[in-house]
Amino acid sequence: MSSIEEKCKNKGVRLTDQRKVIAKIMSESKDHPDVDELHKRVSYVDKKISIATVYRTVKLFEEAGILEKHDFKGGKARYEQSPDEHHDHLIDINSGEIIEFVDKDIEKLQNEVAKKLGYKLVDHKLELYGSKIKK
Amino acid sequence: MSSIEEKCKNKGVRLTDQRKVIAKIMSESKDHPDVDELHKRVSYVDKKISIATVYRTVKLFEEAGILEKHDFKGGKARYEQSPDEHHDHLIDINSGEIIEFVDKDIEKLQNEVAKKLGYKLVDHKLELYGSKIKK
DNA sequence: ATAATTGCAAATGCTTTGCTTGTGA
DNA sequence: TCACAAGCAAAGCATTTGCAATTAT
Repeated sequence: MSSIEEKCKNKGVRLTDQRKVIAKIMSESKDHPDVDELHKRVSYVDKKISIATVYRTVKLFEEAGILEKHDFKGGKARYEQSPDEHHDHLIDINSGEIIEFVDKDIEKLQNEVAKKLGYKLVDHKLELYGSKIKK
Repeated sequence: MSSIEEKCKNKGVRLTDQRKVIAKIMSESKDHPDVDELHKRVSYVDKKISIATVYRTVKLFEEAGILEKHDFKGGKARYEQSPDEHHDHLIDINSGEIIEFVDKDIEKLQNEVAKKLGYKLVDHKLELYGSKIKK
């Protein structure tokens, strides 16, 4: 059973065949596919799964905290399995490759900034866009 | 003449009546209107200006570096005049209010992170989402 | 059994575009 | 003058939704 399928069980999310396939694919994905790409991968297992179902499932999983949605540049939402510990992203503007990173110092400063402005930090989005340094 | 109109002159962007109106409204705006809202404001001055023109102009100005486009949560692009010095945004998740802030330390750390990963930082997006602390 | 889920196609919301007419430099 | 811009309506794209048929618990 995939790790996402497991999470569904724990959270009482009803499991259909389609959802199991989507759960499995997303559990195995190490990148950040958009819905089209995900549908393509899912279709390889069961070509009768419609893209509407993929959209609905991905939203369902997101609301259950199982998937994380990202709106990087490009106009299409991209998904990844919710990580155990939060990370941010650096996007290679040339290749589109996405690198994950963690920086506790930045996190801390973000909290301080919010606090200073009289706010409790609820969420944040940090995306770095860069080009590879050639050596 | 509005400050944006001035920038257009300097950059050789042709000025039409419509563009002058849009330039003026954006120069005076202290918030981050979306295209609909901007069109509404523009229509108050000249109700014959179409929303297609607003879309085209806003894109033109952005490509000329005169306006900055933001994709905050909500699905609609929002615009502000390109600031002299870069700032980031904190969005009040309850009211939608947007607060601008500058934090040099965070900027510096971002550069360091990128560098450490072998990248030259070209652009970045930092958005904080928070709720007001009641006292 | 039955409330929830699927597939399909139609609808949505934001944004872009083709085409004809109008206009700034 | 004449390449470029505006207005309009139609098209485009990602995403959502209504509905009838199907399915998980």
